[in-house]
Amino acid sequence: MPAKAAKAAAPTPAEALYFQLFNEIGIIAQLSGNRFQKVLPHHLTVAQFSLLNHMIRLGDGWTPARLAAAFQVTKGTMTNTLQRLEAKGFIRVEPDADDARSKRVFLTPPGQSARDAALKALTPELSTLPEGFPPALAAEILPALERLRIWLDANR
Amino acid sequence: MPAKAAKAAAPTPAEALYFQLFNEIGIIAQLSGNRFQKVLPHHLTVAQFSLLNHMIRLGDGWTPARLAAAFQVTKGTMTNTLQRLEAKGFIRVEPDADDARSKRVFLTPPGQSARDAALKALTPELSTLPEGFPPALAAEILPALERLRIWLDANR
DNA sequence: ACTAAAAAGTTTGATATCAAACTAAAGGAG
DNA sequence: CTCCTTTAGTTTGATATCAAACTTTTTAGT
Repeated sequence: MPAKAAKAAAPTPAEALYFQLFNEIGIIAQLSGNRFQKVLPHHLTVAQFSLLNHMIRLGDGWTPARLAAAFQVTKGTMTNTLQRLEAKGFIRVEPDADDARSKRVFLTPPGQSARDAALKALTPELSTLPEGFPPALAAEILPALERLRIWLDANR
Repeated sequence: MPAKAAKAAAPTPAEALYFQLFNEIGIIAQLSGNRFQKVLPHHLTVAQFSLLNHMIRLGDGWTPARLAAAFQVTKGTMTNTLQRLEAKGFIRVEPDADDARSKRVFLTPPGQSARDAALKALTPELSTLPEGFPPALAAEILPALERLRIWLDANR
């Protein structure tokens, strides 16, 4: 009986590496998400803040479907997020004149203020980060993460 | 009136970098988590699989509190995860002889088989990854991610 | 022009997670 | 000893998310 035959399933080194990678990423996402959540004003969730931020950076007038694709969530999740933001008065959702199936999402002035306030609330959370994790290191690994995200997005 | 004064709040370059970093990490966690979820057998969640895997790699007999700390989830979440795994027969939870408040968590033989099966189900999911994202790149950024995770964990 | 297929958005039901309150046991200060 | 504080685990209520089913509208193929 070969010595290795009795051993339980063990991943190859490359697989183990990937598992470790996704594990670290999962934990970081959890920790940072919780952390941001706690300081956000107006009962904003991270997803809601990201959406407001997205509209500031890339402009508004997007359809919910396109937003769902951009954030990698289901359409149902995006419906929920948009309804919450609209209830808070931070966005405006209008029917699309050209396509009766579609809608268009716009940022309101209160939404802009809320985004600014959220940003201000978030930055203290990052103030001590450079000590343990310098910006240069962030810049160094960011391209690789983008590459991974893009691959995961494309090969779904 | 200075040209910049009217502009809405803009993060510093370093802050923007960090935001981008956490954003990428969040999306990758979401994509990879969903993906793994879909192929896991026995209705295992990623959290449940991670727990089984943890016990294989680092040994069992841990307390729920220590497991919750290791996975960065609340005690309530760990209670739920353990109850699901116990209901499936994959773990055994015993009272701690030395401390009546505590419990100890052990892996059962069916739990080991389930972990092996889950691992086998997961690896095909990684088979095409090296094309777009070589293992060497994973190895390159892993130390930085560990460092970030450790910092977030410590400065909570 | 008609019909089938695809796309946009909503709804429904399930579940994982969190925060906070709660119970019970252990430890420590005096 | 006694009381106060800390720790372990559970429970409760809220919410974000997913998958899948459904409605309406558009697009495409014949």
